[in-house]
Order: sequence, then structure tokens, then C-alpha cells
Amino acid sequence: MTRRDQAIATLRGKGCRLTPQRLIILSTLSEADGHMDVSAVLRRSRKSYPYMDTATVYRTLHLFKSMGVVTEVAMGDRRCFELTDPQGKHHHMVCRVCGGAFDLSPGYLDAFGAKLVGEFGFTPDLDNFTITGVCAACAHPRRGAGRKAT
Amino acid sequence: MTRRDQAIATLRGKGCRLTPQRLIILSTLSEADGHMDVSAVLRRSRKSYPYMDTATVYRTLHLFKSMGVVTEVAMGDRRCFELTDPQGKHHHMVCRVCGGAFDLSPGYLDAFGAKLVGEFGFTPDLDNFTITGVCAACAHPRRGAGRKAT
DNA sequence: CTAAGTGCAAAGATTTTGCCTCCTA
DNA sequence: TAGGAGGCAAAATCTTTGCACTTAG
Repeated sequence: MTRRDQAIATLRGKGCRLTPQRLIILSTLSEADGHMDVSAVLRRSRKSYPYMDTATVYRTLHLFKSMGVVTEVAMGDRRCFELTDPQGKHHHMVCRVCGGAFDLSPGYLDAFGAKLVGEFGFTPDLDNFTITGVCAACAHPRRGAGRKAT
Repeated sequence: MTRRDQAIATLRGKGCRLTPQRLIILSTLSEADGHMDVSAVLRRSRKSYPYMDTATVYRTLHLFKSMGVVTEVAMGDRRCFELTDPQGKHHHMVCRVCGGAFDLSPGYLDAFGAKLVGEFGFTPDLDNFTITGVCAACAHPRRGAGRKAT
């Protein structure tokens, strides 16, 4: 089951209407496979539905976030959204130079998360975690082009 | 040397003028000892200088950020500023229930960061790192009030 | 002195809201 | 069909910018 299908099931289960606009926004997020800001969601959604309205995108993303089907992540000084990974953990490293996103296997953060719980009683939201930084290609421009890996 | 003094030295070294407004904004950030958003900086700065202008705050914070004397951090869905810690990193845990922010000593993420660099060549932005989750008070409401920590 | 910085006001962005119409369930 | 959702436009915010005046160095 794809994340998009999972999201649809969740929305249906919570009694939300599955309007064409909502499905388009889900598809948009799904195709991009990651972090898009509001204007990017709007722009891309309009490719399949030119009348998509700004207010609809805002309302929909807020709804999705409150339903847990999308996650809002801070990318530097920008707020982005992405479909929540139903498997649970799914981490990304996002390069702030080229914008590329790289998957990070679960496990890398486990020790860290366990420490926070143990020492502070603070339970971090590690299920959908994104960290920004600079990828190898952008850090060493001569060794490879800084192309986008989405 | 306090962070504020450090900041002043840096600014002076880079040839920036030390206007009263800039000093007030530094003091404001310094007194609050932490993450304040633009409107909070403005509001508090006006206590010592009622004519402080919005544009000045924006311009000053941008300047300070570009000079490295303040760091912009994403606190949930809010962008905040704080004096850069000259010791280096200093992280936050933000409770998504009560909104409270807790400092996280450097070191907790070092092993994690080193792994990313070593295994993927990805250099994470740990200076600017905030993790959301649920704090002890909110996770165990009976044991303590969910009060706000800055 | 004089270039940098501020204040003010206006322009631009971004995000939210009201209200009426439309459509999903 | 009835209440939720979308469209549209206006409003509320948030942020940036132009320009004349002030001031730190």
C-alpha cells in the first residue's frame, strides 16, 4: 500500500471527504516524494487542475497535518510538507544547497532517541524526521555535479 | 565573555556600526536567553526603546544572522532567533503539546552527526537543530503541570 | 565629514477568513 | 439532501523596500 493509499484510507476512516482537490494534493505530494512548500504544492497541483485555489491548498494541508497524513518539516527557513510514512520511521537528509533528499535508514537515531527518553523523559518525534545539511556532492563540487536527487 | 560581548566584538570586527538599536536588540536576545520570534524581539526591545521600528528589527536580525552572531532556528512552525552560542552547538527539544522549549546540551547529537559525515559524506546542520516531541510533564500529566519553559 | 543606519510609509508576500455555491457521502 | 468543501475576494499578517533624515566612526 502506497503512502498515498494509506493517506486516503486514513482520511476516509476519519470521515473526511475525498474531494478531487484533496486527491490531487495527495498525488502531488506523493509524486514529488518529499518536502514541498505551499507554493510548490499549489504550482504543481495546478498542472492537473488549473483552478486549484490557494486557500484550498492551505486548508487542505492544515487538515492533512491535523489528521496526521502529512508532516510539516522545517527546511532551513522554509516550512515544507510531505506525506507521512505509514511504516513509521523514515528519515531524510536534505541538502540545503541542491535541495536533494536522501533516505536515512532507521536505527541511526535510535540511540539518540533512547537517551532523550531516559534522561529527560522527552519523547522525540522520530517517526518522520528530516535533517538538513550539505550533501557530499555539494560539499565537494569537483567530485560530482550537485544535481537534484529529490 | 558573554555571548552578547562576543557578538559585539564580532560586529565591530566586521566593521558594523554599533547603533543603540543594535545594542538593544542584542540585549533583548541576551536577556531572554533564547529563541524569540521577530514580534517578541520587537515587543521586548520597545520596553527600553519605545521607538524601535519593525523594519529595523528585521534588518538587524538579518544582518546579525549573516554575521553569524545570531542563529535562526525553526521552532515548530515558527522561526526564532537566538544569540549564537560561541561554544558551538546548542540544541532544543520542543514539546508539541505545551509548546515549551528545553535546551539540549551539545554532545547528544555528536555521535549521530559524525556517523552521517563518515558514512554518507552528509554534513548535518546541527547548529540549527530542534527536535519536536512530548515532554515529560505532558506525557505524564499527573506528575506535573504542563507549564511552559520559555 | 560621509557612508551606513534608522524611521516611516507604502508596497509585496504570505496566510486566513467570510460567504455563497457546489458536491460528496 | 444536508453539511462539508471549494472558489473567490477581501482582510489580516508578515516582511521587504524606497527615500529622506540622522548619526557612528
